[in-house]
Amino acid sequence: MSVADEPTGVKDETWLPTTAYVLLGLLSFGQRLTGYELRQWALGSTRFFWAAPAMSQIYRELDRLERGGLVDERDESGDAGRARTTYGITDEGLGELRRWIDDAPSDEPVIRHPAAFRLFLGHLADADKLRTRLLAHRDWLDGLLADLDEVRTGLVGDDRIAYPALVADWGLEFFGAERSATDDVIGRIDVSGPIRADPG
Amino acid sequence: MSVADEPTGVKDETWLPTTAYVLLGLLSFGQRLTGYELRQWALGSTRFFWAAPAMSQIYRELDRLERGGLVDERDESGDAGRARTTYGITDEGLGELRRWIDDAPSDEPVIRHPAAFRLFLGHLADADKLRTRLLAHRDWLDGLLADLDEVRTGLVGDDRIAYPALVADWGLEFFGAERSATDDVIGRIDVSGPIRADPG
DNA sequence: TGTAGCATGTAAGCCGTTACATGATTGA
DNA sequence: TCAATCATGTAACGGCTTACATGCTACA
Repeated sequence: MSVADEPTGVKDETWLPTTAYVLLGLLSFGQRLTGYELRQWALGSTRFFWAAPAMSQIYRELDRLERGGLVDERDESGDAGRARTTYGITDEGLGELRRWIDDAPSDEPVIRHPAAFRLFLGHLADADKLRTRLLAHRDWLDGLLADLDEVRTGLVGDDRIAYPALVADWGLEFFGAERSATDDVIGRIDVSGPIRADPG
Repeated sequence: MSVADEPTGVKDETWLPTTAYVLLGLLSFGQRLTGYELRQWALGSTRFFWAAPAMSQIYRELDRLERGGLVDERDESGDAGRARTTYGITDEGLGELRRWIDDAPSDEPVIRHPAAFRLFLGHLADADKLRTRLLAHRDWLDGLLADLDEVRTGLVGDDRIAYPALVADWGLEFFGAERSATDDVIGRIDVSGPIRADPG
């Protein structure tokens, strides 16, 4: 396909989906985890910057990772006990993760924000319902910030978690700003009343 | 399929993908647009809160919308000219859009932020490359903020665009905070040097 | 003259979702 | 004892992407 033989130095430039690196990243902290636990951990940490995929997707991704030798599988079901398979990152997995971190193209952040979109179309909305939604969104942000604050509190200590702490601070600023912006919007809607394109 | 006839009051609770409502929302401002223009408009406005889908997806969505009678299609190719099909929102389309705005479930915002994720794994990264990426991300945010500021400037005047102006302000706060958070991170990395879990 | 932008699609494939299915363990 | 949580999957499907294909128009 290429015009000529690839010049030396051009390596394999194929990458796994980012979600795979999120799983590897979680495992890179050293613990062996089950698929279920991986999701709990994702929900407790990476979800602040990477929406956690469904369980079924995690299991499928772990399958692929295992087939590729990037994680290893271990059956830790007690005899007659509950099925339990743990996953750990392999040396190849760690290498691939490092390769991604250093050399994969920088994708832009993707944001899908239904609350902001509804506000954008405020002139078509029922004023009360819009207001209720904005209040609910503010509550949701409060919950998120509380969770993140708790995470941040737990992130003091050794160097291993210095970067996660940095990200937690970043998120606190980021979501804090969204919280206050949402509050501003609620205030501006309240004082001016519903804004209508067509009077009457 | 249902156990019994639906009780009265329970309406059709099926929804189109949100991207369909983004297209309807863009068309709700009154202009007839081509698929291509729709994408340009999405890139210039809604992308700040809803990542614009690929062209091919827009065309497919417009097809479905047209088949459902929510938009109408008009061939505006000049004779022997370039092919050009414009789309306009119908009354049904406006009704369905209003229905979504008022009654569809509030989905949580989805965020996928590779830059934040890389920072999270900073202990595995090459320090120089990570720094370069963060600098590039700051530049990207500067560009985004400049674009958004321009949008905001154009959004003064009639009530029809009062809500979009509100959203632009929200975005300015939001992305401005991310910009300053990114700056903070760069500063903290610079003063402390690369943080390593394993010394040496 | 040639390139960038305008304009419209098709095809293939992957990521991720929801719904469904199963069963063990913990604690109220 | 019953419900919530732990734990693991399969099946079907849909949204969205990339790659490919085509051709016109404006402009440097």
